[in-house]
Amino acid sequence: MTHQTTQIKKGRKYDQVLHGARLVFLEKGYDGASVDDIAREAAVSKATLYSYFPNKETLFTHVAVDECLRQAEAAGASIDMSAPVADVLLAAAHHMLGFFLSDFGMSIYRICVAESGRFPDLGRQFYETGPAVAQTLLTDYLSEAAKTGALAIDADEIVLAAHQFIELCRAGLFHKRLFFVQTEFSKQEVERVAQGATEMFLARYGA
Amino acid sequence: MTHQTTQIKKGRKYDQVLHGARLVFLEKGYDGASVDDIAREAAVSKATLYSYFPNKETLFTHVAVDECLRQAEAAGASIDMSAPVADVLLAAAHHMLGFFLSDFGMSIYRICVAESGRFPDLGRQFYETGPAVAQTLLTDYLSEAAKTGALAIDADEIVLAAHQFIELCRAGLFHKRLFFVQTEFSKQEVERVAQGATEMFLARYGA
DNA sequence: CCAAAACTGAACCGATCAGTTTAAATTACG
DNA sequence: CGTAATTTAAACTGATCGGTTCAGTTTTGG
Repeated sequence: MTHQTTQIKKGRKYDQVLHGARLVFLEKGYDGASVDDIAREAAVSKATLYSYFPNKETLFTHVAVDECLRQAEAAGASIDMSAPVADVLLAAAHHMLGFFLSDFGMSIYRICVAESGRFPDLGRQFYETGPAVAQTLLTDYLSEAAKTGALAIDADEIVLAAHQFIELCRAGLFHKRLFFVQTEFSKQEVERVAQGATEMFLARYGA
Repeated sequence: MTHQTTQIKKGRKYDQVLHGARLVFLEKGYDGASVDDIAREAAVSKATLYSYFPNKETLFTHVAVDECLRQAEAAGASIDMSAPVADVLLAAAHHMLGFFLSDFGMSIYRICVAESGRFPDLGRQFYETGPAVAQTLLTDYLSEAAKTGALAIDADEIVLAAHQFIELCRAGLFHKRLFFVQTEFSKQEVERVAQGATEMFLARYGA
Protein backbone atom coordinates (compact mmCIF):
# COMPACT_ATOMS: atom_id res chain seq x y z
CA MET A 1 0.00 0.00 0.00
CA THR A 2 1.79 3.09 -1.16
CA HIS A 3 -1.47 5.05 -1.27
CA GLN A 4 -1.70 8.49 0.27
CA THR A 5 -4.01 8.78 3.30
CA THR A 6 -6.33 11.12 1.42
CA GLN A 7 -7.51 9.90 -1.93
CA ILE A 8 -9.13 13.10 -3.15
CA LYS A 9 -6.10 15.31 -3.37
CA LYS A 10 -4.44 15.39 -6.76
CA GLY A 11 -1.39 17.39 -5.95
CA ARG A 12 1.06 18.48 -3.33
CA LYS A 13 -0.44 21.92 -2.68
CA TYR A 14 -3.85 20.78 -1.59
CA ASP A 15 -3.25 21.58 2.07
CA GLN A 16 -1.82 24.96 1.20
CA VAL A 17 -5.03 25.81 -0.60
CA LEU A 18 -7.23 24.69 2.27
CA HIS A 19 -5.11 26.55 4.78
CA GLY A 20 -5.10 29.75 2.76
CA ALA A 21 -8.81 29.50 2.15
CA ARG A 22 -9.38 29.03 5.87
CA LEU A 23 -7.51 32.23 6.69
CA VAL A 24 -9.18 34.36 4.06
CA PHE A 25 -12.71 33.04 4.57
CA LEU A 26 -12.52 33.49 8.32
CA GLU A 27 -11.21 37.00 7.94
CA LYS A 28 -13.45 38.24 5.15
CA GLY A 29 -16.46 35.96 4.96
CA TYR A 30 -17.69 34.18 1.88
CA ASP A 31 -18.46 37.06 -0.43
CA GLY A 32 -15.66 39.19 0.94
CA ALA A 33 -13.07 36.58 0.07
CA SER A 34 -12.25 36.61 -3.62
CA VAL A 35 -10.72 33.55 -5.18
CA ASP A 36 -7.75 35.68 -6.14
CA ASP A 37 -7.30 36.62 -2.49
CA ILE A 38 -7.32 32.98 -1.51
CA ALA A 39 -4.91 31.94 -4.23
CA ARG A 40 -2.54 34.71 -3.18
CA GLU A 41 -2.78 33.82 0.51
CA ALA A 42 -2.23 30.15 -0.32
CA ALA A 43 0.74 31.05 -2.54
CA VAL A 44 -0.80 29.07 -5.35
CA SER A 45 -2.06 29.93 -8.80
CA LYS A 46 -5.75 30.22 -9.36
CA ALA A 47 -5.52 27.43 -11.92
CA THR A 48 -4.11 25.08 -9.30
CA LEU A 49 -6.87 25.98 -6.89
CA TYR A 50 -9.46 25.20 -9.51
CA SER A 51 -7.78 21.88 -10.25
CA TYR A 52 -8.66 20.80 -6.69
CA PHE A 53 -12.07 22.36 -6.26
CA PRO A 54 -14.60 22.81 -9.02
CA ASN A 55 -15.87 26.09 -7.61
CA LYS A 56 -15.75 28.52 -4.75
CA GLU A 57 -18.71 27.04 -2.92
CA THR A 58 -17.20 23.56 -2.73
CA LEU A 59 -13.97 25.00 -1.43
CA PHE A 60 -15.83 26.91 1.26
CA THR A 61 -17.86 23.93 2.37
CA HIS A 62 -14.66 21.90 2.74
CA VAL A 63 -13.11 24.58 4.88
CA ALA A 64 -16.15 25.00 7.12
CA VAL A 65 -16.77 21.32 7.79
CA ASP A 66 -13.07 20.76 8.33
CA GLU A 67 -12.97 23.47 10.99
CA CYS A 68 -16.04 22.22 12.79
CA LEU A 69 -14.63 18.74 13.09
CA ARG A 70 -11.35 20.10 14.40
CA GLN A 71 -13.16 22.12 17.06
CA ALA A 72 -15.41 19.25 18.05
CA GLU A 73 -12.43 17.00 18.74
CA ALA A 74 -10.77 19.56 20.96
CA ALA A 75 -13.94 20.08 22.98
CA GLY A 76 -14.34 16.71 24.67
CA ALA A 77 -10.94 16.16 26.21
CA SER A 78 -10.51 19.18 28.45
CA ILE A 79 -12.92 18.66 31.37
CA ASP A 80 -12.58 16.45 34.44
CA MET A 81 -15.95 14.75 34.63
CA SER A 82 -15.32 13.25 38.08
CA ALA A 83 -15.29 16.60 39.90
CA PRO A 84 -18.39 17.85 41.79
CA VAL A 85 -21.28 18.78 39.53
CA ALA A 86 -21.01 22.50 40.21
CA ASP A 87 -17.34 22.44 39.25
CA VAL A 88 -17.96 20.47 36.07
CA LEU A 89 -20.70 22.84 35.01
CA LEU A 90 -18.61 25.88 35.77
CA ALA A 91 -15.69 24.46 33.80
CA ALA A 92 -17.98 23.62 30.90
CA ALA A 93 -19.42 27.13 31.00
CA HIS A 94 -15.96 28.62 30.85
CA HIS A 95 -14.99 26.35 28.00
CA MET A 96 -18.03 27.32 25.96
CA LEU A 97 -17.67 30.99 26.76
CA GLY A 98 -14.04 30.87 25.68
CA PHE A 99 -15.11 29.50 22.34
CA PHE A 100 -18.15 31.74 21.92
CA LEU A 101 -16.12 34.87 22.50
CA SER A 102 -12.98 33.92 20.58
CA ASP A 103 -12.15 35.47 17.23
CA PHE A 104 -12.40 32.06 15.68
CA GLY A 105 -15.73 31.20 17.26
CA MET A 106 -17.15 34.52 16.20
CA SER A 107 -15.95 34.23 12.62
CA ILE A 108 -17.18 30.71 12.06
CA TYR A 109 -20.54 31.49 13.62
CA ARG A 110 -20.94 34.64 11.61
CA ILE A 111 -20.11 32.98 8.33
CA CYS A 112 -22.22 29.91 8.92
CA VAL A 113 -25.23 32.00 9.90
CA ALA A 114 -24.74 34.22 6.89
CA GLU A 115 -24.25 31.47 4.35
CA SER A 116 -26.67 28.85 5.60
CA GLY A 117 -29.35 30.93 3.90
CA ARG A 118 -27.67 30.27 0.58
CA PHE A 119 -26.26 26.85 1.45
CA PRO A 120 -28.62 25.11 3.87
CA ASP A 121 -26.46 21.99 3.81
CA LEU A 122 -23.62 23.98 5.24
CA GLY A 123 -25.89 25.15 8.03
CA ARG A 124 -26.93 21.63 8.91
CA GLN A 125 -23.39 20.33 8.79
CA PHE A 126 -22.21 23.16 11.01
CA TYR A 127 -24.96 22.49 13.52
CA GLU A 128 -24.31 18.77 13.60
CA THR A 129 -20.56 19.03 13.92
CA GLY A 130 -20.65 22.07 16.21
CA PRO A 131 -23.53 22.91 18.57
CA ALA A 132 -25.02 19.43 18.42
CA VAL A 133 -21.78 17.85 19.58
CA ALA A 134 -21.58 20.12 22.62
CA GLN A 135 -25.20 19.40 23.41
CA THR A 136 -24.70 15.64 23.16
CA LEU A 137 -21.65 15.74 25.39
CA LEU A 138 -23.55 17.72 27.99
CA THR A 139 -26.63 15.55 27.71
CA ASP A 140 -24.57 12.45 28.40
CA TYR A 141 -23.03 14.05 31.45
CA LEU A 142 -26.36 15.26 32.82
CA SER A 143 -27.85 11.85 32.27
CA GLU A 144 -25.11 10.27 34.30
CA ALA A 145 -25.40 12.88 37.05
CA ALA A 146 -29.15 12.34 37.21
CA LYS A 147 -28.60 8.61 37.57
CA THR A 148 -26.24 9.05 40.52
CA GLY A 149 -28.61 11.50 42.13
CA ALA A 150 -26.22 14.41 41.81
CA LEU A 151 -28.88 16.25 39.85
CA ALA A 152 -32.66 16.12 39.92
CA ILE A 153 -33.61 15.99 36.27
CA ASP A 154 -36.34 13.86 34.77
CA ALA A 155 -35.24 11.73 31.86
CA ASP A 156 -37.46 13.63 29.47
CA GLU A 157 -36.07 16.97 30.61
CA ILE A 158 -32.42 16.25 29.99
CA VAL A 159 -32.12 17.43 26.42
CA LEU A 160 -33.96 20.65 27.21
CA ALA A 161 -31.79 21.14 30.29
CA ALA A 162 -28.62 20.78 28.22
CA HIS A 163 -29.87 23.34 25.72
CA GLN A 164 -30.81 25.69 28.52
CA PHE A 165 -27.38 25.55 30.07
CA ILE A 166 -25.68 26.22 26.77
CA GLU A 167 -27.89 29.22 26.08
CA LEU A 168 -27.39 30.53 29.60
CA CYS A 169 -23.69 30.75 28.86
CA ARG A 170 -24.40 33.31 26.17
CA ALA A 171 -26.24 35.65 28.52
CA GLY A 172 -25.28 39.25 27.88
CA LEU A 173 -21.88 38.76 26.34
CA PHE A 174 -22.32 36.77 23.17
CA HIS A 175 -24.59 39.12 21.29
CA LYS A 176 -22.70 42.16 22.45
CA ARG A 177 -19.62 40.71 20.86
CA LEU A 178 -21.46 39.49 17.80
CA PHE A 179 -22.84 42.93 17.02
CA PHE A 180 -19.71 44.86 17.96
CA VAL A 181 -21.28 46.54 20.96
CA GLN A 182 -18.37 45.34 23.06
CA THR A 183 -15.28 43.53 21.81
CA GLU A 184 -13.28 42.86 24.94
CA PHE A 185 -14.47 41.24 28.14
CA SER A 186 -12.79 41.22 31.53
CA LYS A 187 -12.19 38.04 33.46
CA GLN A 188 -14.77 39.24 35.95
CA GLU A 189 -17.47 39.71 33.32
CA VAL A 190 -16.92 36.23 31.93
CA GLU A 191 -16.70 34.68 35.37
CA ARG A 192 -19.94 36.33 36.37
CA VAL A 193 -21.83 34.88 33.44
CA ALA A 194 -20.35 31.41 33.88
CA GLN A 195 -21.14 31.52 37.57
CA GLY A 196 -24.61 32.85 36.89
CA ALA A 197 -25.36 30.07 34.42
CA THR A 198 -24.22 27.44 36.89
CA GLU A 199 -26.19 28.93 39.76
CA MET A 200 -29.37 29.20 37.80
CA PHE A 201 -29.02 25.70 36.45
CA LEU A 202 -28.47 24.27 39.90
CA ALA A 203 -31.33 26.28 41.35
CA ARG A 204 -33.59 24.47 38.91
CA TYR A 205 -32.05 21.04 38.66
CA GLY A 206 -29.84 20.74 41.75
CA ALA A 207 -30.37 17.69 43.94
CA MET B 1 -46.24 74.11 11.67
CA THR B 2 -46.80 72.53 8.28
CA HIS B 3 -43.65 70.44 8.62
CA GLN B 4 -43.74 66.76 7.79
CA THR B 5 -43.18 64.45 10.71
CA THR B 6 -39.93 63.22 9.16
CA GLN B 7 -37.55 65.91 8.02
CA ILE B 8 -35.19 63.70 6.07
CA LYS B 9 -37.53 62.62 3.31
CA LYS B 10 -37.35 64.71 0.17
CA GLY B 11 -40.14 63.20 -1.87
CA ARG B 12 -43.36 61.31 -1.86
CA LYS B 13 -41.92 57.92 -2.75
CA TYR B 14 -39.74 57.58 0.31
CA ASP B 15 -41.96 55.00 1.95
CA GLN B 16 -42.26 53.02 -1.26
CA VAL B 17 -38.50 52.73 -1.41
CA LEU B 18 -38.21 51.62 2.18
CA HIS B 19 -40.98 49.11 1.75
CA GLY B 20 -39.51 47.65 -1.42
CA ALA B 21 -36.07 47.52 0.11
CA ARG B 22 -37.48 45.71 3.11
CA LEU B 23 -38.99 43.02 0.93
CA VAL B 24 -35.96 42.44 -1.23
CA PHE B 25 -33.38 42.59 1.56
CA LEU B 26 -35.31 40.16 3.71
CA GLU B 27 -35.72 37.75 0.85
CA LYS B 28 -32.25 37.89 -0.66
CA GLY B 29 -29.91 39.27 1.96
CA TYR B 30 -27.61 42.23 1.53
CA ASP B 31 -25.37 41.05 -1.27
CA GLY B 32 -28.13 39.07 -2.94
CA ALA B 33 -30.30 42.15 -3.27
CA SER B 34 -29.18 44.38 -6.11
CA VAL B 35 -30.18 48.02 -6.11
CA ASP B 36 -31.92 47.42 -9.40
CA ASP B 37 -33.97 44.66 -7.78
CA ILE B 38 -34.99 47.02 -5.02
CA ALA B 39 -35.87 49.85 -7.38
CA ARG B 40 -37.99 47.49 -9.44
CA GLU B 41 -39.77 46.09 -6.39
CA ALA B 42 -40.37 49.60 -5.09
CA ALA B 43 -41.67 50.70 -8.51
CA VAL B 44 -39.25 53.58 -8.46
CA SER B 45 -36.31 54.61 -10.60
CA LYS B 46 -32.82 54.02 -9.34
CA ALA B 47 -32.16 57.74 -9.53
CA THR B 48 -35.05 58.41 -7.17
CA LEU B 49 -33.76 55.81 -4.76
CA TYR B 50 -30.37 57.45 -4.77
CA SER B 51 -31.96 60.84 -4.17
CA TYR B 52 -33.14 59.53 -0.80
CA PHE B 53 -30.20 57.39 0.25
CA PRO B 54 -26.57 58.13 -0.59
CA ASN B 55 -25.70 54.46 -0.93
CA LYS B 56 -26.86 50.91 -0.51
CA GLU B 57 -25.45 50.52 2.97
CA THR B 58 -27.38 53.49 4.34
CA LEU B 59 -30.58 52.20 2.79
CA PHE B 60 -30.07 48.84 4.38
CA THR B 61 -29.32 50.30 7.79
CA HIS B 62 -32.53 52.32 7.63
CA VAL B 63 -34.54 49.23 6.78
CA ALA B 64 -33.02 47.20 9.57
CA VAL B 65 -33.37 49.85 12.25
CA ASP B 66 -36.87 50.68 11.10
CA GLU B 67 -37.95 47.08 11.44
CA CYS B 68 -36.40 46.71 14.84
CA LEU B 69 -38.18 49.76 16.14
CA ARG B 70 -41.47 48.49 14.78
CA GLN B 71 -40.95 45.17 16.50
CA ALA B 72 -39.91 46.81 19.75
CA GLU B 73 -43.08 48.89 19.85
CA ALA B 74 -45.27 45.90 19.28
CA ALA B 75 -43.50 44.08 22.07
CA GLY B 76 -44.28 46.48 24.85
CA ALA B 77 -47.97 46.87 24.21
CA SER B 78 -49.01 43.25 24.04
CA ILE B 79 -48.32 42.13 27.58
CA ASP B 80 -50.41 42.77 30.67
CA MET B 81 -47.81 43.78 33.22
CA SER B 82 -50.23 43.56 36.12
CA ALA B 83 -50.72 39.80 35.88
CA PRO B 84 -48.87 37.43 38.22
CA VAL B 85 -45.13 37.28 37.57
CA ALA B 86 -45.20 33.75 36.20
CA ASP B 87 -47.86 34.73 33.69
CA VAL B 88 -46.01 37.84 32.58
CA LEU B 89 -42.79 35.90 32.09
CA LEU B 90 -44.54 33.16 30.17
CA ALA B 91 -46.24 35.69 27.93
CA ALA B 92 -42.94 37.47 27.35
CA ALA B 93 -41.27 34.16 26.53
CA HIS B 94 -43.94 33.36 23.98
CA HIS B 95 -43.65 36.78 22.45
CA MET B 96 -39.90 36.49 22.06
CA LEU B 97 -40.09 32.94 20.76
CA GLY B 98 -42.65 34.03 18.21
CA PHE B 99 -40.27 36.63 16.95
CA PHE B 100 -37.14 34.48 17.13
CA LEU B 101 -38.72 31.73 15.06
CA SER B 102 -40.58 33.87 12.53
CA ASP B 103 -39.37 34.18 8.96
CA PHE B 104 -38.87 37.84 9.57
CA GLY B 105 -36.93 37.41 12.79
CA MET B 106 -34.73 34.81 11.18
CA SER B 107 -34.00 36.92 8.12
CA ILE B 108 -33.16 40.07 10.00
CA TYR B 109 -30.95 38.20 12.44
CA ARG B 110 -29.17 36.36 9.67
CA ILE B 111 -28.50 39.48 7.68
CA CYS B 112 -27.39 41.56 10.63
CA VAL B 113 -25.02 38.87 11.83
CA ALA B 114 -23.63 38.46 8.35
CA GLU B 115 -23.16 42.14 7.60
CA SER B 116 -22.07 43.46 10.96
CA GLY B 117 -18.63 42.11 10.09
CA ARG B 118 -18.48 44.53 7.20
CA PHE B 119 -20.59 47.27 8.76
CA PRO B 120 -20.02 47.31 12.53
CA ASP B 121 -22.28 50.35 12.85
CA LEU B 122 -25.15 48.30 11.52
CA GLY B 123 -24.43 45.66 14.11
CA ARG B 124 -24.47 48.20 16.93
CA GLN B 125 -27.63 49.87 15.73
CA PHE B 126 -29.37 46.52 15.35
CA TYR B 127 -28.36 45.55 18.85
CA GLU B 128 -29.46 48.82 20.35
CA THR B 129 -32.82 48.94 18.63
CA GLY B 130 -33.46 45.20 18.89
CA PRO B 131 -32.04 42.99 21.62
CA ALA B 132 -31.18 45.92 23.87
CA VAL B 133 -34.72 47.22 23.83
CA ALA B 134 -36.14 43.87 24.83
CA GLN B 135 -33.56 43.64 27.56
CA THR B 136 -34.37 47.13 28.86
CA LEU B 137 -38.08 46.42 28.90
CA LEU B 138 -37.51 43.23 30.80
CA THR B 139 -35.03 44.85 33.16
CA ASP B 140 -37.57 47.51 34.06
CA TYR B 141 -40.20 44.92 34.75
CA LEU B 142 -37.89 42.78 36.86
CA SER B 143 -36.79 45.83 38.77
CA GLU B 144 -40.38 46.65 39.63
CA ALA B 145 -41.17 43.07 40.56
CA ALA B 146 -38.14 42.96 42.82
CA LYS B 147 -39.28 46.14 44.53
CA THR B 148 -42.73 44.73 45.30
CA GLY B 149 -41.18 41.51 46.53
CA ALA B 150 -42.68 39.43 43.74
CA LEU B 151 -39.16 38.36 42.78
CA ALA B 152 -35.99 37.94 44.82
CA ILE B 153 -33.35 39.61 42.68
CA ASP B 154 -30.56 41.81 43.97
CA ALA B 155 -30.32 45.17 42.27
CA ASP B 156 -26.94 44.28 40.76
CA GLU B 157 -28.26 41.03 39.36
CA ILE B 158 -31.16 42.43 37.40
CA VAL B 159 -29.44 43.07 34.11
CA LEU B 160 -27.85 39.63 34.11
CA ALA B 161 -31.18 38.07 35.03
CA ALA B 162 -32.88 39.76 32.09
CA HIS B 163 -30.21 38.51 29.72
CA GLN B 164 -30.50 35.04 31.13
CA PHE B 165 -34.22 34.91 30.60
CA ILE B 166 -33.91 36.06 27.03
CA GLU B 167 -31.29 33.47 26.24
CA LEU B 168 -33.31 30.76 27.95
CA CYS B 169 -36.05 31.40 25.43
CA ARG B 170 -33.74 30.31 22.64
CA ALA B 171 -33.03 26.92 24.18
CA GLY B 172 -33.02 24.19 21.58
CA LEU B 173 -35.23 25.78 18.95
CA PHE B 174 -33.50 28.92 17.80
CA HIS B 175 -30.31 27.45 16.47
CA LYS B 176 -32.08 24.50 14.94
CA ARG B 177 -34.13 26.92 12.92
CA LEU B 178 -31.17 29.17 12.17
CA PHE B 179 -29.14 26.35 10.68
CA PHE B 180 -32.01 24.66 8.89
CA VAL B 181 -31.95 21.57 11.08
CA GLN B 182 -35.66 22.06 11.73
CA THR B 183 -37.91 24.64 10.12
CA GLU B 184 -41.29 24.04 11.70
CA PHE B 185 -42.12 23.78 15.37
CA SER B 186 -45.25 22.46 17.01
CA LYS B 187 -47.18 24.45 19.59
CA GLN B 188 -46.07 21.89 22.17
CA GLU B 189 -42.39 22.33 21.39
CA VAL B 190 -42.62 26.09 21.71
CA GLU B 191 -44.78 25.89 24.83
CA ARG B 192 -42.28 23.54 26.42
CA VAL B 193 -39.37 25.93 25.91
CA ALA B 194 -41.34 28.95 27.10
CA GLN B 195 -42.53 27.05 30.15
CA GLY B 196 -39.02 25.73 30.77
CA ALA B 197 -37.53 29.21 30.63
CA THR B 198 -40.11 30.54 33.07
CA GLU B 199 -39.69 27.65 35.48
CA MET B 200 -35.94 27.87 35.52
CA PHE B 201 -36.04 31.61 35.99
CA LEU B 202 -38.45 31.36 38.90
CA ALA B 203 -36.45 28.54 40.46
CA ARG B 204 -33.55 30.93 40.67
CA TYR B 205 -35.19 34.28 41.31
CA GLY B 206 -38.66 33.39 42.57
CA ALA B 207 -39.73 35.01 45.84
C1' DC C 1 17.98 11.73 -17.26
C1' DC C 2 13.73 12.14 -19.22
C1' DA C 3 8.86 12.20 -19.72
C1' DA C 4 4.60 12.90 -17.46
C1' DA C 5 2.24 15.35 -14.07
C1' DA C 6 1.69 19.41 -11.52
C1' DC C 7 2.04 24.18 -11.26
C1' DT C 8 2.46 29.10 -12.77
C1' DG C 9 1.16 33.71 -14.16
C1' DA C 10 -1.14 36.46 -16.78
C1' DA C 11 -4.32 37.48 -19.91
C1' DC C 12 -8.97 37.02 -20.89
C1' DC C 13 -14.27 36.35 -20.82
C1' DG C 14 -18.80 37.23 -19.50
C1' DA C 15 -21.52 38.79 -16.13
C1' DT C 16 -22.97 41.62 -12.27
C1' DC C 17 -23.29 45.58 -9.77
C1' DA C 18 -23.08 50.25 -7.32
C1' DG C 19 -23.53 54.57 -8.50
C1' DT C 20 -23.85 58.73 -12.12
C1' DT C 21 -25.69 61.37 -15.74
C1' DT C 22 -29.03 63.44 -18.75
C1' DA C 23 -32.83 64.84 -21.16
C1' DA C 24 -37.53 64.30 -21.00
C1' DA C 25 -41.88 63.46 -18.54
C1' DT C 26 -44.71 64.01 -14.61
C1' DT C 27 -46.43 66.09 -10.57
C1' DA C 28 -47.29 69.62 -7.18
C1' DC C 29 -48.78 74.04 -6.12
C1' DG C 30 -49.21 79.09 -5.88
C1' DC D 1 -51.82 78.17 -15.99
C1' DG D 2 -47.18 77.99 -15.41
C1' DT D 3 -43.14 77.09 -12.95
C1' DA D 4 -40.34 74.60 -9.97
C1' DA D 5 -39.55 70.34 -7.89
C1' DT D 6 -39.65 65.55 -8.47
C1' DT D 7 -39.42 61.39 -10.95
C1' DT D 8 -38.28 58.58 -14.85
C1' DA D 9 -35.94 55.48 -18.18
C1' DA D 10 -31.98 54.25 -20.00
C1' DA D 11 -27.50 54.52 -21.09
C1' DC D 12 -23.01 54.61 -19.12
C1' DT D 13 -18.76 54.18 -16.02
C1' DG D 14 -15.61 51.79 -13.56
C1' DA D 15 -14.67 48.17 -10.95
C1' DT D 16 -14.92 43.35 -9.16
C1' DC D 17 -15.28 38.71 -9.55
C1' DG D 18 -15.77 33.71 -10.77
C1' DG D 19 -13.99 30.89 -13.84
C1' DT D 20 -11.15 29.50 -18.22
C1' DT D 21 -7.26 29.13 -21.14
C1' DC D 22 -2.67 28.48 -22.41
C1' DA D 23 2.17 28.68 -23.18
C1' DG D 24 5.80 27.82 -20.49
C1' DT D 25 8.27 26.36 -15.96
C1' DT D 26 9.01 23.29 -12.09
C1' DT D 27 8.64 19.02 -9.72
C1' DT D 28 8.31 14.18 -9.41
C1' DG D 29 9.39 9.49 -9.93
C1' DG D 30 10.83 5.62 -12.58
